[in-house]
Amino acid sequence: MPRLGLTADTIIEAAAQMANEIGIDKISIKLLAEKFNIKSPSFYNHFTNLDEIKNGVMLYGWKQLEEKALRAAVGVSGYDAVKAICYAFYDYATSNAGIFDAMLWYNNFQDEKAHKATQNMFDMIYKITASLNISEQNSRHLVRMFRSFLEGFCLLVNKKSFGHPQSVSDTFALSVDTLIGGMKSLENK
Amino acid sequence: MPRLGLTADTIIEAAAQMANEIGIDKISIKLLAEKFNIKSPSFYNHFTNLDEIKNGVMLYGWKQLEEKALRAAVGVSGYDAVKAICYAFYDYATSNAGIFDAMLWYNNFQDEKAHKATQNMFDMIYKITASLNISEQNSRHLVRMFRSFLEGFCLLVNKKSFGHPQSVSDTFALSVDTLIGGMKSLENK
DNA sequence: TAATTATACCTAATCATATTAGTTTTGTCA
DNA sequence: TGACAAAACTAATATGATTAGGTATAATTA
Repeated sequence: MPRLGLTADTIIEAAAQMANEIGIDKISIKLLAEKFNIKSPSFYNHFTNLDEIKNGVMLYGWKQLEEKALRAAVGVSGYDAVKAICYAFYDYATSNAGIFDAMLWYNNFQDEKAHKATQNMFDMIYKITASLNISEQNSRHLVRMFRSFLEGFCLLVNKKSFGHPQSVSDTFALSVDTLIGGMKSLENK
Repeated sequence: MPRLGLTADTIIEAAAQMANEIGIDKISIKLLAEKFNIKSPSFYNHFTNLDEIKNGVMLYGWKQLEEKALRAAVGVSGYDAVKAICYAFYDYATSNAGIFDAMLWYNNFQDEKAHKATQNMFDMIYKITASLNISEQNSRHLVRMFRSFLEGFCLLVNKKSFGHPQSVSDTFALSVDTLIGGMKSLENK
């Protein structure tokens, strides 16, 4: 049988796409193998096990999101930049529900690489915040606050947990403004 | 073999406890059966499948949390009540990591019962908010905002995702104050 | 109280998937 | 061209969910 040019990246991308289609908890070695027309055991030449693949999807997602956020923050500064990042986050997380699940679910502190993956993303907010005469300590608190809200909100949107037929984007706008209000109140403190 | 007095509630409680100990994704029919000294297949007399049990843990968790929050809000009103609920939420979610995972993970809109489960909890905040001269629409936005933050924050704490050695409870306090600040700014609007 | 019935348990079997072991093939490189 | 590593393959093992079918227990009823 001729060989495919299978690389780790190719596989992760396929897994990520599959996660968006059927959910991260539904992807399997079996399905991935079928996708590439090879047998399940052959997969183990590229990965240790299924968890490693899911972990890969998690890292891939944070990487992608970081890029999007970076791009969104170009040309804007201060509070506008924070806002732009929030919207980029929302956009990515809700257009990639399966990947986003992986990003939340498989991101444990135990793994240094996983930790770094999100660090990069949220350091962007940290740096912006720190440039606004907000103390280092408060900047760190604020990053955590933004992160908590963003992850929670997108998770809820993806799971369609907001029952009432009221605009989700209005809620988002109002919330982001509130969080930014909190930032502002910490200037020079 | 003599029969146990196994009821659905007993099983869910055991599953919930097990979820806290080993994680919701690790509970299995096998382990639960062992816990009750019966064989796996016997379990199917009580439940359709494993998913139904996990779903039960989710409902159980929201129910418990609702009670805790209710208790926490007794004797306080307005913003203090909201604050009390937030702290009760944090306390429950972080002392019951496995159950909380189930609460986030298995709560899809698809299921009316699941939807109701959280509705009860967050209606508490809604009612308080509505009593403060905040419009219905904004009240709904605010509930979503609080919910998003609370769920996101507790998830991150449980997953030990906050790397920096800085007080988590300080972050929580600051964040809750920020959210409440957002509420205040919506009075009479 | 004895007969009946439904329920809860059991054993045996099936199925699906992950993963390991051991073999063969393919492609690269000296 | 021959040797080696990588990447496939087939065969086998393991685990766990679930189904099928049978039996005992407890509750209900005649």
